[in-house]
Amino acid sequence: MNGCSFIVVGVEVGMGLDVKENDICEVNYVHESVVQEVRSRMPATHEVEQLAALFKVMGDPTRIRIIKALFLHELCVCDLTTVLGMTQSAVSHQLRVLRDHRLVKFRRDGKIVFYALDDQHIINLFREGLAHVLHD
Amino acid sequence: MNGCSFIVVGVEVGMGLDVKENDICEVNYVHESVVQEVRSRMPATHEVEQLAALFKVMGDPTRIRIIKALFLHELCVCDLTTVLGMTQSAVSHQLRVLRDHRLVKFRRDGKIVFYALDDQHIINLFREGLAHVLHD
DNA sequence: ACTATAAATGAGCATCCATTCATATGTTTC
DNA sequence: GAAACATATGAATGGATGCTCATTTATAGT
Repeated sequence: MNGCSFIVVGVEVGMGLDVKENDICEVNYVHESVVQEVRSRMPATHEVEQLAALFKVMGDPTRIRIIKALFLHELCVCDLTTVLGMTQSAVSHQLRVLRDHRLVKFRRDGKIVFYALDDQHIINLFREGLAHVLHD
Repeated sequence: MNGCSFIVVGVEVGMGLDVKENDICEVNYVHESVVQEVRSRMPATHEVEQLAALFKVMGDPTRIRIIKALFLHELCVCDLTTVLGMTQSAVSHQLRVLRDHRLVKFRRDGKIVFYALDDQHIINLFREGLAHVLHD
């Protein structure tokens, strides 16, 4: 299947004898020092999970639109429903996801619940995301 | 079901008569001027789609780890397989997703294919994402 | 207390997605 | 050109996910 053989990078020649615990793909020869370096600097599992979870939340058109709308103005669920042209249930479900990940906050005023963005970082994420998408 | 009634915001009193095309949730009274303002500033559909697609790509732990690894060093598929402890097939499939969205680029050197990040924005996204996840 | 309304929630369903398994493609060496 | 190897890819599958429908909760007004 694989096993990249004897690739020389700098002073390194593969002599894979210590890749026992990880030879899932039957790798025998890898760029050892680079791999070890990278491996040692990889983030902790739960940090990766949290980061992926955040991006996953933002990885849906409906939620993107909600975020954008709330970036423009604080809105109640009813307003959001109108702006998005979706059912109130669908909007509420997505608001819950956004709330659970602390992307939005809300305040209650009588029967009405107003939502707003909870984090400046989200706006920066938006900006950077657009920068990638638009030109580049 | 719903229909937020006569909420006064600034000078506005709901008199919903022009909400015909969008009364999916039977909304009769909304914060009209705010809603119209927000609506007029909502991004185009395809921009929303693209943005969501980008975040969706980054919304997976495996791809996050690949991006992080490539941020640390250019790596061949075999190295990535070792670093991640996954099958070569799984890694290749995810690399394809990342390639398709122009998050990574690659160069061929003989049998080996080296991958690297293709976009500075991705690193910024990472930073901002972490900022949200960590403290806040 | 009773009714009406704004929002939240649970179940069900159709779709999407990450991995696995098997196989194909492209490159080097002999 | 045949064998070996690095990578890519197609099909299949189990699990996640977004919406709908029905219902519930919370609040206000009478």
